[in-house]
Amino acid sequence: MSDSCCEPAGAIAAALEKIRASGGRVTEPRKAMLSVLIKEHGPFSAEELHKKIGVAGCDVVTVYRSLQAMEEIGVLRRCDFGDGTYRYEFNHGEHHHHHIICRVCRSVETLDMCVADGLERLARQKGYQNVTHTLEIFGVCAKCAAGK
Amino acid sequence: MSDSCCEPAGAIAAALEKIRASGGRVTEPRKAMLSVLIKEHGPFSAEELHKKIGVAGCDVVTVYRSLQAMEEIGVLRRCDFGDGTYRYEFNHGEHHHHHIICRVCRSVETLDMCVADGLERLARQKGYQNVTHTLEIFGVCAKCAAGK
DNA sequence: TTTCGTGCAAAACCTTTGCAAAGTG
DNA sequence: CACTTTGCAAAGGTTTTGCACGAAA
Repeated sequence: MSDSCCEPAGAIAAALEKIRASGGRVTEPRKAMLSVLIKEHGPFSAEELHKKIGVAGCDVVTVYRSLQAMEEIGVLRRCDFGDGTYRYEFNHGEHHHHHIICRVCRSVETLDMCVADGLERLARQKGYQNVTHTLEIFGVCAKCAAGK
Repeated sequence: MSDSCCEPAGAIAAALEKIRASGGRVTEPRKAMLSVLIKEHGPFSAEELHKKIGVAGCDVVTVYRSLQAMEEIGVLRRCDFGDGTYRYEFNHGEHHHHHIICRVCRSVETLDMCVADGLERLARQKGYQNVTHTLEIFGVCAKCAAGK
């Protein structure tokens, strides 16, 4: 309850503050995007997000640009599910996780653990700075495997 | 020395056999592509590969189609470095590894270890079948960090 | 000879860019 | 008021598709 960054209202406020702190502007499209990203927390593509905030909300181009801007300052994280479309999710900081993507129905499940810390450390030992990583698991979910 | 799948000639032969076994045809473009992918073993994009086998070798479209076909039967692995272009590398089976990509100069270093086996196991426990994963590390290499 | 691969051209797709107008701090 | 963001239109880049011809098993 006290961890304001983990409840929608607090998370949104913190994100908006981060935007302001970096010299960015808080606009209606951005607030709407953050609201959806935080409350529905599935990674969404620009196209999906655009539909969710209402096509009249703003132009798709604005969604693309805002997603990119918010990723650069660390408010969002970009995921790559290997289907040619980038998806974004809210970055809950330390609370790092990964996804299991069903190759058939494209459903996404969240895995609340991360094992790549060792690799990141290794990369830093090799002289790399500002190290990050992407890790996604792919498979065919039980439902799709059964329905087959 | 005896592990034929780890020397170029043996690896190519094994790959061609895999193609035949799956009902595919062994063609000049495919042989040329495999040769480059095995001998230079950096992940290459379709475009890069096309240049490497000689523009006169075959059409780029053929490269795209062959890469996809060889990935589907497990001869190649597709990597996603998050820059909007897919890259492919020869799949040395058990010999699983990952990459550290420099975000500045785009250089790629290979990491001969994998920590995601635990996650794959977890995914299987959750009922997923045919589980695979992608894991890439990103950072700024020592050279680029220094030259800054 | 039957099935698969190739070439060429064109399309599809996602994402980025230019520029003037509008909004934010 | 200075600077960022937006909208619209258009471009950019990668990957896919259709179809007739050519090649492999």
